[in-house]
Amino acid sequence: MKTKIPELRKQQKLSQEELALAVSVTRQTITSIEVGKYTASLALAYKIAKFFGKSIEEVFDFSDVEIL
Amino acid sequence: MKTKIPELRKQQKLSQEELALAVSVTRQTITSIEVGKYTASLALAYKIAKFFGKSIEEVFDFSDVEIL
DNA sequence: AGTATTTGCAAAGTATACTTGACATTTTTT
DNA sequence: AAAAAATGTCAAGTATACTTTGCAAATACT
Repeated sequence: MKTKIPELRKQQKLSQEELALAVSVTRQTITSIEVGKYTASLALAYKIAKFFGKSIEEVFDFSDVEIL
Repeated sequence: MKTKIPELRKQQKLSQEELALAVSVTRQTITSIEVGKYTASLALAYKIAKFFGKSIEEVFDFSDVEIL
């Protein structure tokens, strides 16, 4: 799943490590989510979105999720 | 994590099984999420929210998720 | 009351999210 | 150019999401 995390991070001049610390995960978790290795859990998605003052849907791209 | 899934389902007179079918998971997955046994994945949360025409944040309650 | 539908739960298995530690490459800073 | 910081990746382990099957209890239907 694509995300706007890299852009949002760069806008605020934050490293992956700083974001990881802020949302209480490891740097590798942030890296993996950014490069699409896997998808964040709902709770982590929420924490990241709120950290940037956004909604989950503003930060994560669901266009690849099957429409019903 | 609490959710509004039971209410939303009942408003539309939908069984757990019908919702499960609509979002392509098993009935047990819906049950488990409704009773708080575990939290939906981000993709499933999105599918469920969209099925009800809502945002993820309108359907799932994040008040138990640590504020930063 | 009796039947059918719906819901809760349990156990065992698979898939995916996340951790820890460590290393190589790229980008930034001096 | 050299050092420092940031990023990508790999492997092995733990935790959690989800499946499958199956059964018991509750709710709704006739």
